[in-house]
Amino acid sequence: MVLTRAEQRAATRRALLAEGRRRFAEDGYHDVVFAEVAHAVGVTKGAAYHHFDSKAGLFRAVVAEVQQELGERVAATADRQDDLWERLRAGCRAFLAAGADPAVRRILLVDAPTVLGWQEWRAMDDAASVRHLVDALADLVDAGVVAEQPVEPLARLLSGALNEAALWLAETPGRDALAQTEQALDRLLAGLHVSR
Amino acid sequence: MVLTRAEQRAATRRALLAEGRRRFAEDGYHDVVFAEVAHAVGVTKGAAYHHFDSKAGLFRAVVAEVQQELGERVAATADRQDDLWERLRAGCRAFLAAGADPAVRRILLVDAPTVLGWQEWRAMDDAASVRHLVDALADLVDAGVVAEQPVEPLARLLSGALNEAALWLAETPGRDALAQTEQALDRLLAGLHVSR
DNA sequence: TCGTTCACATACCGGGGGTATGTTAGCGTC
DNA sequence: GACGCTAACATACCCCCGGTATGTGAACGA
Repeated sequence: MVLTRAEQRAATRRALLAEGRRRFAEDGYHDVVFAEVAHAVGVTKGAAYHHFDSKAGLFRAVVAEVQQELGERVAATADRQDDLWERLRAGCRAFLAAGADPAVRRILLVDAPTVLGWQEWRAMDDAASVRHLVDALADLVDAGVVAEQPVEPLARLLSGALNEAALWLAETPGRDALAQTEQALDRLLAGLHVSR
Repeated sequence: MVLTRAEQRAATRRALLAEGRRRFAEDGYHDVVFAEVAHAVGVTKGAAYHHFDSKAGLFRAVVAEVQQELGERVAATADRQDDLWERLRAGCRAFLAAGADPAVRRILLVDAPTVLGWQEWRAMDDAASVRHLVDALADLVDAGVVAEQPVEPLARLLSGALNEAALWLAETPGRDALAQTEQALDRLLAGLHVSR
C-alpha cells in the first residue's frame, strides 16, 4: 500500500507522539533521549525535528494530548450525575482515580510544570481540567448550594489538593487509602455546602 | 587574616550553597550551569565537586536548606497561637505567605519533585513541613475539635491545596486574591470542624 | 623538617540536544 | 507525461555541559 505524503506525515507524527508518551511516562522527561524516540519509530532524529521543534515541543504535544483525555474522562464521569453536588464529587473522584495512570502522574503532575514552566502548565491545565471544576463550582453557587464567593481561588485549592492526593495514592500501598482520601475530601467539600 | 583549612572548606561550601540557591530560584534547575555557580564563587568546577557529588547533590542541599527554613517559619507562626484551631489556620496562612519567596516556589514547589524524584521530595517535605500539619490535625482530633479520622490523607490534601494556591497567588495580580484564598481555605477547613 | 592530606586547579571525555546540508519521492503545472 | 518544486526524510556535524581523572601547592600532624 502506498501512502500519500500527508498520510505519511500524519502517521509519523502520531507514532512519535505515542512513543514519546510511553517513554515520558515511564522514564520521565530528563531520561528520555529524543533520538531514541525517533529511532524506535523507525525515523532519524533529524526527521523528528520536522514534526516537533524541540524535545520540549514533543513533550508539550504529549502533555496536551494527555490533558485532553483526562479532562474529557473526568467531565464525562461527572456528567453522568444529575445532582450538581454529586457531579462535583464524582468529578473529584474520577480525577483521583485517573492518578492510577503513570502517564498522568509523571507527565502531567510531576514533569510538566518544570519542563513547560509553571505558567504555561497552568494555562493548559486550566483549559483542560480546572475549567470544568470552575464550572461545577459556579453552577453550585448559582443553585445556592454553595455560598456566593469568588470561585477561582477555591478551584485552585481543590485542584492542588487533588493533584497531590493522586500522587500520594499511587505510592501508598494501603488498601483503604483511596476510600480514606475520598472521605477526607468529602469532609472538606462539606465546608462549602450551605446547609450541611 | 589567614583561614584554617576547615574554615576555608566551610566558607566555600556555604558560598556554593548560597550562589546555587540564588540561581536555582532565579533560573530554575535546568538552566543553571554548575560550572558557573562555581566560578561565581571564585572556584572551579572540579573544586565544587569536592563539596557536592553532583549538580543534583547541590540542588538537594539547597532544597533541604529552604525546606528547613520554611518549616521553621511556618511552625513558629503557628505556635504563636494558643487555640489549636487558630494554630492550624495560622500555619496554613503562613505557608501561603511564604509562597511570595521565589526560592520557595521555583525550588521547592516546581523543580524539586522532578529533580529529586517525587518520592524523595515527599520524604523531605514530610520531614520539614507536612509533619507539622499532621501534628496539628492530630491535636485537633485528640481535642475533639475535628472528627476522629485518619489524618494523613487529610494532610496530603491540604498540603497539595496550599502548594498550588501559593504558586497561583504568586502570579495573580489581584490585590484581594490572598484574602479570597484564605477565605476559601477557611470554608474548606470548616468542613472539618465538628461543631460548625 | 618532612611526609601526608586535602582543598583546590587543569585537562579531558562523552552524551545528547540542536542545526546545516544532502537526497529522494510525491505533487502540481504546462 | 516530462519537469521543476516541495517536503519528508537521512547524514554529518557542532558544542554545551555534566562528570571524571589527574596534577599541585599549601596546611597540618608527627
